[in-house]
Amino acid sequence: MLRDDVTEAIRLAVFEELAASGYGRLSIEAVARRAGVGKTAVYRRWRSKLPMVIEVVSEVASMGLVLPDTGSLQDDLRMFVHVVARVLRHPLAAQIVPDLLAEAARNPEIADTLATALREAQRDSSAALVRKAVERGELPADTDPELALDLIAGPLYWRLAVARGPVSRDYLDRLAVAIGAALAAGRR
Amino acid sequence: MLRDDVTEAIRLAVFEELAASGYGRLSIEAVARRAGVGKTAVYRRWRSKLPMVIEVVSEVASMGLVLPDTGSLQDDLRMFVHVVARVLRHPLAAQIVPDLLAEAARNPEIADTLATALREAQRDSSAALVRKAVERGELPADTDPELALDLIAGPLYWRLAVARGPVSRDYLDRLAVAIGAALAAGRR
DNA sequence: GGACGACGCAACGCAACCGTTCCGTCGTGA
DNA sequence: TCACGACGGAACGGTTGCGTTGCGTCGTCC
Repeated sequence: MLRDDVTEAIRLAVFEELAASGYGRLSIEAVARRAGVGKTAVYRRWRSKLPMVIEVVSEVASMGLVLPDTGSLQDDLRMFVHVVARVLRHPLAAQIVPDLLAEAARNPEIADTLATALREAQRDSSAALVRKAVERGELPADTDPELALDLIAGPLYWRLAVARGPVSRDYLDRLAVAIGAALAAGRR
Repeated sequence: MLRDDVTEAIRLAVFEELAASGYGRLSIEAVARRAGVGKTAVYRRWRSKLPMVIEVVSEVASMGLVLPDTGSLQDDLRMFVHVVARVLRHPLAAQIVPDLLAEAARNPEIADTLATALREAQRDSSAALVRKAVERGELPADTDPELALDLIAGPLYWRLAVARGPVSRDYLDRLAVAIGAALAAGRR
């Protein structure tokens, strides 16, 4: 019964409002205002701000990243950093992701949402990447997948979301090479 | 004229309130309440929330990290990760740093404060670390200090502030080894 | 011992947002 | 054609925080 175009307008407004104000300052009034709908329309869909944000965010975040199997560790890593860089370069994502991660530190429900939607997907991706490399003989069998994820995701996240420095194609390629070397050295 | 004990109580309250509510939700009323002082005492010191937070945070953040020169790249890296890990494991820091970094994305004044107080200090540290290693012949001369900082700070920040996983002494040592290998591979 | 000033406290008017309710409109399906 | 229900809009009382003001207390310096 609820009109899809209204729902979609609200969804978009939630993202824009999250980026502009952050979760802490986000208000349902502002979301409705930005979406051009009445508060009633929002409350008809969600009981409050938390479930609204959780539903809207998890729907997008759980889409996951598509990471092809290129057949070599080095190319897998190149693919990985390029894909992640493309996502995190999106202005909305670059603004919202760090905000929600910070909020997750004090809100268990948001923490759960991000853990399942973002981290598990990424952990699985990197674990698969490592496993395949081990099977190919490109990495030692005792490579630590936990450490590997930190080495793969950390520098890129730092660069894009924390330091917010420029990221050239050349930089990403060199980063992938460096990560490959780090993985080979980071035995369990 | 302003009483030092009152000022100190407010400072502490700002940190606790930042950790508990985040910058977005932080209110001067709550700070005064937590510090056990009147709102008047706060407004007598700062015109509003932003200058208050900026002054209090920058005073602490600008203390900088002391990074000894051990004489070898590997030990320098071990020192670095252990020192940073100790700082970021502090509950207040672990809560406040990601929050302020997220807020910095939409507030230029906070961004400036963090850039000078945190990143410049850290960038200088890692740049010095790389420079010394190059002089010792442990790293190639064309090592990229920008990439180096990302490789050093990224994994640790990801682990401690994003994934919030456990960090054992053994893990830190292996991380330092992996970073060393990555640095050697990440030519400009 | 008296003046000064920071202190806590309470109250002010104002604004924003909460979650709810009522209303008149409009599109859709029976 | 008519009933139903989601819609936008307006208003509700209540809460929270803003930044300011006035007051009486208390410690300090002259």
